[in-house]
Amino acid sequence: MKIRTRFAPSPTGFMHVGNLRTALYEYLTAKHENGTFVLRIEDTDRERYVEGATQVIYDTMKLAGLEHDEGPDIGGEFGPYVQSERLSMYKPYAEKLVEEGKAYRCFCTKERLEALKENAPEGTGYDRHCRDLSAEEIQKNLDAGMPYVIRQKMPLTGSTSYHDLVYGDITFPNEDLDDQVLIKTDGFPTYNFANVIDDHTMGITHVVRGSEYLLYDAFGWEIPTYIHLPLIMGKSVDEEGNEVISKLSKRHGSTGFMDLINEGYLPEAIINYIALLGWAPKDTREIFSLPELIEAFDINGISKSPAVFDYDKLSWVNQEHIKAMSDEEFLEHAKPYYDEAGVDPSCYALLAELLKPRIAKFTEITEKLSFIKQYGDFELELFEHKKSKSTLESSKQMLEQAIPVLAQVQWDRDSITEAMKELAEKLEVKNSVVMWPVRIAAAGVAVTPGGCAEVMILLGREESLRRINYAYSRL
RNA sequence: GGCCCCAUGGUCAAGUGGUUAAGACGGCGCCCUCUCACGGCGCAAUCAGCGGUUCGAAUCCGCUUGGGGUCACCA
Repeated sequence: MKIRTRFAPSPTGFMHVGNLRTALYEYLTAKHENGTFVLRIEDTDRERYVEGATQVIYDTMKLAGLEHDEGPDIGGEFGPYVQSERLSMYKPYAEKLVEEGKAYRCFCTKERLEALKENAPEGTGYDRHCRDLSAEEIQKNLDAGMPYVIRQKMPLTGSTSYHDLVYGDITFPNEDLDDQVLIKTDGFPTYNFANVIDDHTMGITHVVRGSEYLLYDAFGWEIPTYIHLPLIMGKSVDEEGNEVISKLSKRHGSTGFMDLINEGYLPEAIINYIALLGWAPKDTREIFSLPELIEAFDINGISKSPAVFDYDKLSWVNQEHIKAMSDEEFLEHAKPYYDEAGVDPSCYALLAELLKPRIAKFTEITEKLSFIKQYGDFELELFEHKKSKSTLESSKQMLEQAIPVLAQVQWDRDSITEAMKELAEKLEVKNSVVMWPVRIAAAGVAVTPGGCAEVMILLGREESLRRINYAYSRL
């Protein structure tokens, strides 16, 4: 049987990484077996409807590379793929359950339910007040036009169990199950009910979802294979200064896919990292492209325990993806920052080499290249460096000697480096004694991407000499 | 609180009765080196506890403890 999975987000305008990971695993589960990946929009909560939020979902899926085979925007034979457009389907199923005595109309008001909640001990559900209303009472209420919901009539005894590919057999006593609402007062189905109907009518074979949904639906159809995922946790600090670990949410910082993108993380790195949160390959590989994930993915590799989201490791994954880029790809991402820093296109190749191993995010380029535009009366102590045997005195001498050399040397990286080494040899000092002060004088900062030759290439001969002469004058 | 689930270093984790208990991130140190990175090498750090079962338990069972989730006309 061909595998069909579905990602069913609700359009809230925000894609949490937890949801994205669910989508990823749905996608991988299907694609690993050449199955079909369906996108379905769950917009049954009209109170939380957000304009344009559906577009955010499309954009995110596209950026992340998770292309669906069926969905609202591209159609498919199981449409429509938006729940609000399937509205007429749900009620008949609920009515059928009512007829069969498996569900009932509940006329309880919100007020009554709230009062119930307040007075009952915590953790007590609906009191099943309307579960056994007489036919007369029901008819009377209907005639009076009272609003109602349809609730599922859960069995009061026995237990329900089902098999989960990650957690194994899950069993819970029926008496603990609430008579949950299937159809709301407004006629819309609840998430759980619509899900079961949709998954069934769309032929979904495998349902992947977070383990917070572990309890639930027992409808009577052959149920799909469940794959419940351990939650993604976040680390935070509470009012008393204690470290707290809880379900990852907005208070843990950037947890939305777009937030992370804006912070400089690459889509493929985010995908790579979250794939590893709760799943491990058979070997020790850590860096994957999406096609490589499809190849390597195996449900058996999903773990049961919650995983803490670690921004440090995400950064490392991001860096690895950057290092693996071709110079062309690198330039595409780096270009805006180059323009901002004011670098010449002739330096692009050099910069790719210099920057690739030095940045974890492209946003860091600005800081790395800030010395190109900014130069001032830096602290002269920068010339002192014990390990390089550089002092204020030696620096002055070295700069004096280097200036004429730099004025006439062929202006390329190797020639400059060679010339500086020759100078050091001539003066019988370590390379670093001349190279350190030249680099400091040209850059005006202690830390630069690359050595003195690279710094000067980026600045150009004219600017380099101008700076070095100026620094020399200050010594 | 009821119910459900989970438990290997600070974090992600491999491990499915016999291993010196992998690997990665992070930390620390050394090497390389004109700075910072990259790279290389190395160090510290884990089977929550207690009972069983077994010739032998991180691996199986029970209890305890800890953590998390869930108890909506939200998804």
